[in-house]
Amino acid sequence: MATPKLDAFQVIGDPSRRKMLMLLSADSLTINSLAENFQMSRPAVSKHVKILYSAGFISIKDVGRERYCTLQKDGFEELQAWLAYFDQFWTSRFKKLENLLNNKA
Amino acid sequence: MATPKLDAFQVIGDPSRRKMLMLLSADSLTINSLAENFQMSRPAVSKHVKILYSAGFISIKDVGRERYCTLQKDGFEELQAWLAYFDQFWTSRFKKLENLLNNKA
DNA sequence: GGTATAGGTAACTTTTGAGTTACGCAAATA
DNA sequence: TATTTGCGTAACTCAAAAGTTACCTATACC
Repeated sequence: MATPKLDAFQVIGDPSRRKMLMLLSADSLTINSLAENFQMSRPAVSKHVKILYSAGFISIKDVGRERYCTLQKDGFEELQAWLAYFDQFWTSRFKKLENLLNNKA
Repeated sequence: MATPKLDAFQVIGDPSRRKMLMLLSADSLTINSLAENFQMSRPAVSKHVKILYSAGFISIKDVGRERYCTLQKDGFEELQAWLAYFDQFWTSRFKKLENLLNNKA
Protein backbone atom coordinates (compact mmCIF):
# COMPACT_ATOMS: atom_id res chain seq x y z
CA MET A 1 0.00 0.00 0.00
CA ALA A 2 1.21 3.47 -0.86
CA THR A 3 -0.78 4.89 2.09
CA PRO A 4 -2.59 7.47 -0.05
CA LYS A 5 -4.08 10.60 1.51
CA LEU A 6 -7.78 9.86 1.73
CA ASP A 7 -10.67 12.03 2.83
CA ALA A 8 -12.89 11.06 5.75
CA PHE A 9 -15.45 9.43 3.48
CA GLN A 10 -12.98 7.26 1.68
CA VAL A 11 -11.40 6.31 4.99
CA ILE A 12 -14.58 4.78 6.40
CA GLY A 13 -15.34 3.26 3.02
CA ASP A 14 -13.07 0.38 3.89
CA PRO A 15 -14.71 -2.31 6.08
CA SER A 16 -11.43 -3.16 7.80
CA ARG A 17 -10.95 0.41 8.91
CA ARG A 18 -14.50 0.58 10.20
CA LYS A 19 -13.87 -2.58 12.16
CA MET A 20 -10.76 -0.99 13.62
CA LEU A 21 -12.74 2.02 14.76
CA MET A 22 -15.28 -0.33 16.34
CA LEU A 23 -12.54 -2.16 18.21
CA LEU A 24 -11.06 1.12 19.37
CA SER A 25 -14.45 2.25 20.62
CA ALA A 26 -14.11 -0.42 23.29
CA ASP A 27 -10.52 0.29 24.22
CA SER A 28 -7.27 1.86 23.11
CA LEU A 29 -5.12 -0.74 21.41
CA THR A 30 -1.59 -1.19 20.17
CA ILE A 31 -0.88 -2.02 16.53
CA ASN A 32 -0.35 -5.70 17.30
CA SER A 33 -3.39 -6.09 19.51
CA LEU A 34 -5.37 -4.47 16.72
CA ALA A 35 -3.83 -6.79 14.16
CA GLU A 36 -4.88 -9.86 16.17
CA ASN A 37 -8.43 -9.15 15.08
CA PHE A 38 -7.64 -9.35 11.39
CA GLN A 39 -6.39 -11.94 8.98
CA MET A 40 -4.22 -9.54 7.07
CA SER A 41 -0.56 -9.02 7.79
CA ARG A 42 0.62 -6.54 10.40
CA PRO A 43 2.10 -4.15 7.83
CA ALA A 44 -1.33 -3.93 6.24
CA VAL A 45 -2.85 -3.04 9.60
CA SER A 46 -0.08 -0.55 10.14
CA LYS A 47 -0.98 1.26 6.96
CA HIS A 48 -4.66 1.34 7.76
CA VAL A 49 -3.74 2.88 11.09
CA LYS A 50 -1.68 5.48 9.31
CA ILE A 51 -4.66 6.33 7.12
CA LEU A 52 -7.00 6.53 10.10
CA TYR A 53 -4.52 8.77 11.82
CA SER A 54 -3.93 11.17 8.95
CA ALA A 55 -7.69 11.59 8.53
CA GLY A 56 -8.16 12.44 12.18
CA PHE A 57 -10.03 9.33 13.28
CA ILE A 58 -7.45 8.25 15.82
CA SER A 59 -4.55 9.61 17.81
CA ILE A 60 -1.40 7.63 18.50
CA LYS A 61 0.60 7.67 21.68
CA ASP A 62 4.02 6.06 21.81
CA VAL A 63 4.69 4.12 24.96
CA GLY A 64 8.09 2.55 24.81
CA ARG A 65 8.16 0.40 21.74
CA GLU A 66 4.39 0.21 21.60
CA ARG A 67 1.94 2.55 19.91
CA TYR A 68 -1.47 3.00 21.41
CA CYS A 69 -4.30 4.00 19.11
CA THR A 70 -7.20 5.98 20.54
CA LEU A 71 -10.38 7.17 18.89
CA GLN A 72 -10.42 10.85 18.01
CA LYS A 73 -13.37 13.10 17.28
CA ASP A 74 -12.09 15.12 14.32
CA GLY A 75 -12.62 12.56 11.61
CA PHE A 76 -16.15 11.80 12.73
CA GLU A 77 -17.13 15.44 12.81
CA GLU A 78 -16.54 15.85 9.11
CA LEU A 79 -18.99 13.04 8.45
CA GLN A 80 -21.49 14.39 10.92
CA ALA A 81 -21.44 17.81 9.28
CA TRP A 82 -22.13 16.22 5.93
CA LEU A 83 -25.04 14.20 7.26
CA ALA A 84 -26.39 17.24 9.08
CA TYR A 85 -26.70 19.00 5.75
CA PHE A 86 -28.96 16.28 4.39
CA ASP A 87 -30.84 16.14 7.65
CA GLN A 88 -31.80 19.71 6.87
CA PHE A 89 -33.12 18.48 3.57
CA TRP A 90 -35.46 16.00 5.18
CA THR A 91 -36.75 18.36 7.85
CA SER A 92 -37.38 21.17 5.39
CA ARG A 93 -39.10 18.67 3.15
CA PHE A 94 -41.27 17.65 6.06
CA LYS A 95 -42.10 21.26 6.80
CA LYS A 96 -43.06 21.86 3.19
CA LEU A 97 -45.43 18.93 3.38
CA GLU A 98 -46.75 20.18 6.70
CA ASN A 99 -47.42 23.62 5.24
CA LEU A 100 -49.11 22.06 2.28
CA LEU A 101 -51.44 20.07 4.49
CA ASN A 102 -52.19 23.07 6.70
CA ASN A 103 -53.05 25.26 3.75
CA LYS A 104 -55.37 22.64 2.40
CA ALA A 105 -57.21 22.33 5.68
CA MET B 1 -17.87 -0.22 -14.74
CA ALA B 2 -19.16 -3.51 -13.47
CA THR B 3 -21.54 -1.68 -11.09
CA PRO B 4 -20.38 -3.55 -8.02
CA LYS B 5 -22.66 -3.95 -5.02
CA LEU B 6 -21.34 -1.42 -2.54
CA ASP B 7 -22.40 -0.69 1.02
CA ALA B 8 -23.55 2.77 2.11
CA PHE B 9 -20.06 3.75 3.25
CA GLN B 10 -18.36 2.80 0.04
CA VAL B 11 -21.08 4.56 -1.90
CA ILE B 12 -20.40 7.97 -0.36
CA GLY B 13 -16.67 7.33 -0.57
CA ASP B 14 -16.77 8.52 -4.15
CA PRO B 15 -16.67 12.33 -4.54
CA SER B 16 -18.77 12.23 -7.71
CA ARG B 17 -21.55 10.38 -5.96
CA ARG B 18 -21.46 12.83 -3.08
CA LYS B 19 -21.75 15.65 -5.58
CA MET B 20 -24.75 13.92 -7.13
CA LEU B 21 -26.45 13.70 -3.76
CA MET B 22 -25.74 17.39 -3.25
CA LEU B 23 -27.30 18.25 -6.59
CA LEU B 24 -30.31 16.11 -5.80
CA SER B 25 -30.73 17.85 -2.47
CA ALA B 26 -31.72 20.93 -4.48
CA ASP B 27 -34.02 19.19 -6.91
CA SER B 28 -34.98 15.90 -8.50
CA LEU B 29 -33.06 15.43 -11.72
CA THR B 30 -33.03 13.18 -14.75
CA ILE B 31 -29.92 11.22 -15.69
CA ASN B 32 -28.97 13.72 -18.38
CA SER B 33 -29.56 16.82 -16.27
CA LEU B 34 -27.41 15.18 -13.62
CA ALA B 35 -24.73 14.37 -16.18
CA GLU B 36 -24.54 18.01 -17.27
CA ASN B 37 -22.81 18.75 -13.99
CA PHE B 38 -19.99 16.31 -14.62
CA GLN B 39 -17.22 15.91 -17.11
CA MET B 40 -17.56 12.18 -17.32
CA SER B 41 -19.64 10.38 -19.90
CA ARG B 42 -23.34 9.77 -19.43
CA PRO B 43 -22.93 5.98 -19.05
CA ALA B 44 -20.56 6.65 -16.16
CA VAL B 45 -23.18 8.84 -14.52
CA SER B 46 -25.76 6.17 -15.20
CA LYS B 47 -23.74 3.62 -13.29
CA HIS B 48 -23.19 5.92 -10.35
CA VAL B 49 -26.94 6.42 -10.26
CA LYS B 50 -27.45 2.69 -10.23
CA ILE B 51 -25.07 2.38 -7.30
CA LEU B 52 -26.79 5.19 -5.41
CA TYR B 53 -30.10 3.52 -6.06
CA SER B 54 -29.13 0.03 -4.96
CA ALA B 55 -27.72 1.44 -1.73
CA GLY B 56 -30.94 3.30 -0.97
CA PHE B 57 -29.69 6.86 -1.41
CA ILE B 58 -32.08 7.71 -4.20
CA SER B 59 -35.34 6.55 -5.75
CA ILE B 60 -35.98 6.56 -9.46
CA LYS B 61 -39.24 7.38 -11.16
CA ASP B 62 -39.69 6.69 -14.85
CA VAL B 63 -41.54 9.42 -16.70
CA GLY B 64 -41.77 8.55 -20.34
CA ARG B 65 -38.25 8.04 -21.57
CA GLU B 66 -36.81 10.07 -18.70
CA ARG B 67 -35.79 8.86 -15.26
CA TYR B 68 -36.11 11.21 -12.34
CA CYS B 69 -33.76 10.70 -9.40
CA THR B 70 -34.90 11.77 -5.96
CA LEU B 71 -33.08 11.68 -2.66
CA GLN B 72 -34.13 8.88 -0.35
CA LYS B 73 -33.63 8.53 3.38
CA ASP B 74 -32.64 4.87 3.70
CA GLY B 75 -29.03 5.16 2.65
CA PHE B 76 -28.42 8.11 4.94
CA GLU B 77 -29.96 6.37 7.91
CA GLU B 78 -27.41 3.60 7.77
CA LEU B 79 -24.65 6.18 8.07
CA GLN B 80 -26.44 8.04 10.79
CA ALA B 81 -26.85 4.89 12.85
CA TRP B 82 -23.16 4.21 12.54
CA LEU B 83 -22.21 7.71 13.62
CA ALA B 84 -24.73 7.58 16.44
CA TYR B 85 -22.88 4.61 17.85
CA PHE B 86 -19.66 6.58 18.08
CA ASP B 87 -21.52 9.57 19.40
CA GLN B 88 -22.36 7.34 22.32
CA PHE B 89 -18.67 6.74 22.76
CA TRP B 90 -17.94 10.42 23.12
CA THR B 91 -20.81 11.19 25.46
CA SER B 92 -20.04 8.24 27.71
CA ARG B 93 -16.44 9.30 27.69
CA PHE B 94 -17.51 12.76 28.73
CA LYS B 95 -19.64 11.34 31.52
CA LYS B 96 -16.75 9.27 32.79
CA LEU B 97 -14.65 12.40 32.94
CA GLU B 98 -17.49 14.23 34.63
CA ASN B 99 -17.83 11.53 37.27
CA LEU B 100 -14.12 11.54 37.80
CA LEU B 101 -14.12 15.26 38.42
CA ASN B 102 -17.15 15.08 40.71
CA ASN B 103 -15.62 12.34 42.83
CA LYS B 104 -12.45 14.32 43.19
CA ALA B 105 -14.28 17.38 44.37
C1' DG C 1 26.24 -7.14 24.70
C1' DG C 2 23.01 -10.48 22.47
C1' DT C 3 18.26 -11.57 21.56
C1' DA C 4 13.40 -11.14 21.32
C1' DT C 5 9.63 -7.98 20.55
C1' DA C 6 6.94 -3.91 18.53
C1' DG C 7 6.60 -1.57 14.72
C1' DG C 8 7.77 1.19 10.17
C1' DT C 9 9.17 1.27 5.20
C1' DA C 10 10.16 -0.25 0.47
C1' DA C 11 9.13 -2.75 -3.52
C1' DC C 12 6.13 -5.46 -5.63
C1' DT C 13 1.63 -7.93 -7.03
C1' DT C 14 -3.24 -8.22 -7.15
C1' DT C 15 -7.79 -6.57 -7.14
C1' DT C 16 -11.27 -3.73 -8.28
C1' DG C 17 -13.61 0.44 -8.88
C1' DA C 18 -14.04 4.26 -12.27
C1' DG C 19 -13.89 5.58 -16.70
C1' DT C 20 -14.29 4.90 -21.73
C1' DT C 21 -16.46 3.53 -26.48
C1' DA C 22 -19.76 0.93 -29.06
C1' DC C 23 -24.11 -0.63 -29.38
C1' DG C 24 -29.11 -1.50 -28.53
C1' DC C 25 -33.89 -0.31 -27.22
C1' DA C 26 -38.01 2.39 -26.21
C1' DA C 27 -40.37 6.69 -26.12
C1' DA C 28 -41.10 11.20 -28.28
C1' DT C 29 -41.20 13.92 -32.54
C1' DA C 30 -41.25 15.25 -37.34
C1' DT D 1 -42.88 5.68 -40.58
C1' DA D 2 -38.30 7.56 -40.09
C1' DT D 3 -35.56 9.98 -36.89
C1' DT D 4 -34.14 11.92 -32.79
C1' DT D 5 -33.75 11.73 -27.86
C1' DG D 6 -33.06 9.51 -23.19
C1' DC D 7 -31.11 5.89 -21.22
C1' DG D 8 -29.11 1.02 -20.26
C1' DT D 9 -25.65 -2.67 -21.04
C1' DA D 10 -21.41 -4.98 -22.57
C1' DA D 11 -16.64 -5.19 -23.18
C1' DC D 12 -12.69 -3.08 -22.36
C1' DT D 13 -8.81 0.01 -20.37
C1' DC D 14 -6.67 2.32 -16.64
C1' DA D 15 -5.55 3.89 -12.14
C1' DA D 16 -5.26 3.33 -7.58
C1' DA D 17 -6.12 1.07 -3.29
C1' DA D 18 -5.18 -3.18 -0.67
C1' DG D 19 -2.48 -6.74 0.22
C1' DT D 20 1.95 -9.26 0.32
C1' DT D 21 7.09 -10.36 1.57
C1' DA D 22 11.54 -8.76 2.86
C1' DC D 23 14.12 -5.89 5.49
C1' DC D 24 15.29 -2.30 8.86
C1' DT D 25 15.16 0.32 13.47
C1' DA D 26 14.40 0.88 18.32
C1' DT D 27 13.01 -0.57 22.74
C1' DA D 28 12.82 -4.20 26.34
C1' DC D 29 14.78 -8.18 28.47
C1' DC D 30 18.26 -11.93 29.64
